[in-house]
Amino acid sequence: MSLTGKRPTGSDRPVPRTSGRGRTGADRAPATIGRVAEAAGVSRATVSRVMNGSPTVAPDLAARVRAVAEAMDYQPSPVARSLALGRTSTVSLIVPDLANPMFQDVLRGLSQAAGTYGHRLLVAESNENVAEEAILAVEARRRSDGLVLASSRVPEPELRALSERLAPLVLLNRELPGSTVPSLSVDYAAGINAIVEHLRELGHRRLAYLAGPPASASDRDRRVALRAAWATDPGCQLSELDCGSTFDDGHAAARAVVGTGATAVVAFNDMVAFGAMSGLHELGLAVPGDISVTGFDDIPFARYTNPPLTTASIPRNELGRQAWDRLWALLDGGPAGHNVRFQPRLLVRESTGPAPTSD
Amino acid sequence: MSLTGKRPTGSDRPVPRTSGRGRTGADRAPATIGRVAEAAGVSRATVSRVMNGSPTVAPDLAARVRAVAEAMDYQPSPVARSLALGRTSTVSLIVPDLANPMFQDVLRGLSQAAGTYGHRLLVAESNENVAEEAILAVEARRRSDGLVLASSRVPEPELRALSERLAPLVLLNRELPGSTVPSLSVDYAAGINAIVEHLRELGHRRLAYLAGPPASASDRDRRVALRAAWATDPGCQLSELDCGSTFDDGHAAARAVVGTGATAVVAFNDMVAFGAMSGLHELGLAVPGDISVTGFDDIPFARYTNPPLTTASIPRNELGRQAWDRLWALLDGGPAGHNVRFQPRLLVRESTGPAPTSD
DNA sequence: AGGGCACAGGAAACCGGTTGCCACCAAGAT
DNA sequence: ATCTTGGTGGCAACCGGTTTCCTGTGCCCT
Repeated sequence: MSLTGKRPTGSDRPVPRTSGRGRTGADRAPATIGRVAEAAGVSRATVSRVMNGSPTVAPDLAARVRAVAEAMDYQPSPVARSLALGRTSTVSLIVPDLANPMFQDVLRGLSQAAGTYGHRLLVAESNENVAEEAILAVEARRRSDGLVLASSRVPEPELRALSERLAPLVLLNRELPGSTVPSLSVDYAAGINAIVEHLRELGHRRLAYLAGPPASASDRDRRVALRAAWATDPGCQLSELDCGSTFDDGHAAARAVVGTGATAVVAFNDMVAFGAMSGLHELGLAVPGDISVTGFDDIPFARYTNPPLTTASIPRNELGRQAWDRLWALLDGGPAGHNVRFQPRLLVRESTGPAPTSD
Repeated sequence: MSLTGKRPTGSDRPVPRTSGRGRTGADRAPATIGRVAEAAGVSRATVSRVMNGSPTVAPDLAARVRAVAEAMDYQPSPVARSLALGRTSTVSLIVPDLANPMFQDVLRGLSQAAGTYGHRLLVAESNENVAEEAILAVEARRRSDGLVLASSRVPEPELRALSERLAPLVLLNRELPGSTVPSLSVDYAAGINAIVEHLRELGHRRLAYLAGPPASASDRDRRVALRAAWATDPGCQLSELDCGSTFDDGHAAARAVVGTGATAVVAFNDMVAFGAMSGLHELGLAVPGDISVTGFDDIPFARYTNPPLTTASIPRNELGRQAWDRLWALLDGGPAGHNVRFQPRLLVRESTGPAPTSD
């Protein structure tokens, strides 16, 4: 036979790259629109129309094509579609820190909302790194149709410049005054005010604030609100203690708290509050008998601690959901609606009580 | 001029769709390789080569092209690249429930590991829905280069069939015997054994198990191990109580636990253990004085409860990291290495103590 | 001076879809 | 019997990149 000898290194022509070992059943590499069209004896255009449910294809032809597609278990390539359509059906979320319960819940809310609209979610973590965050945002945005940027650490002028390239964009926990970028944030000041009022009603006059990380914008909000609210009353004393955002930070600050003589502690967040409670307990102080403690966030555990924590609750999930709503509106070409500042809800539990009667 | 009148509805030809309002500076729509090539007076091929650092371009030309690209702030379209290269630099993660701390940590570990290798992460939640999970997995996989499937609820035969289409695939907390799919899982049996041994040393003889969700494979593992370990000792009694996976489930089961007369409670996970502790406390029982309680998972809060929880710790983050390692090996064409079963580490804290001396 | 060679860079095919435009066909109208 | 009309479905351009192949150039060597 002339078959032998005519093949130096097996370099035949077409070889539709079936990726090595022929497996049982359908070929390895996913079927393409071209192969389906060929198998069904129609043009690629027709297959495309059928797959997209275009009504301009005769019903019987459509059925046949569908049958062939089914048999080859063909699914249009999302990547190719994305290129052709100029849209990816994907949105991105960028957060500073995936370990933070706040962002975990935002992620969940966003993912679920996007999912019900047939969109996928790309997630990236900036690790609190400003330079990386900007790069990441641009990159992620180009892989998707829109972007949710949570608690961005990017300085305002830069963010303003960036916002054009990132649109459709929704900001979380960060505002950009005078811009059209929709922004969802938490009214930390309002939360602090509610806490302060609660504490004041309980008779507290000497307060200690366990501050969060220096770069945190939301910590700044809290401080400002705290000073403003507490300063209205001249008989009051406020001590600000550098602390942090973790349990251990709060724990370590307990001694300093005692040193201030405060009768109530306002912690940056729930974790810090737990740490503080734990530390105070070890120092022999009773909460709330000797000293009251408040948190912020209402993380899931806040109701299960001993004593349950008085805190300001913020609807983290809802933040994610609404971010999607805004983004969806933007993707639809419409306006995104006005900015929203979520009002924290004060949850009075058992970590706060009347100020001890001064001796 | 013959220019007028020859334009019925403004239908000129090219119209490079600059998307309406001309903004200041660079044009709205991102620059394309074609426009850069044109501006630089070279072919698209050359621009492509420059952007990819090909050494076959003369240095001065490369510099010029780079300058032009910079000026137009051109970035190659990831979508187009994905199509051309047949790879997306993205991997997907599918989890049953984003609210579960376990998966949150896996997500984080995976995201960080993938990030350092220049890959992005697509996340989807199956909501514990088997049918949806399969669809989601296929869809997600086609948008990315590989897939991590966590605690899949898909029945074995179906999963086996699916695994071909999903490769490169890494399974988390789920094994597929006899398959080549790498699998990372937790040796729940070993964890249970450690707990049992600890309890036995403390003199406990009557045990109550607060079982997890019925569909959970890891719950099955625990039950089996528990029966095996406890049955070796004829003087021991084991009561299995249907419960669930949440704090409230555990809380609700407290009364039933008391009914069994058990001196120690093995809870499905930490949350259930917390709930049980809380419920037992309300019923007037002291932990561990009257009854010991153990958890499973070592969620961050386990060390902060009152009393701190004795539990079996599993390296959730590490699971994510290693999932990436396996996936990366697979993407590289190599073998993924053998399956791993992580050994939980028993953390003895203060929720367990000697069995009360029987009356 | 001419042949050979290395190399830089352009033309065009390709990735896998979508879609505007047009040709073709059958049926209804005149 | 011819023109019109409407519905079907193919052709080919396009999305924005990458890569193979090939050509043209300049240099070196004899």
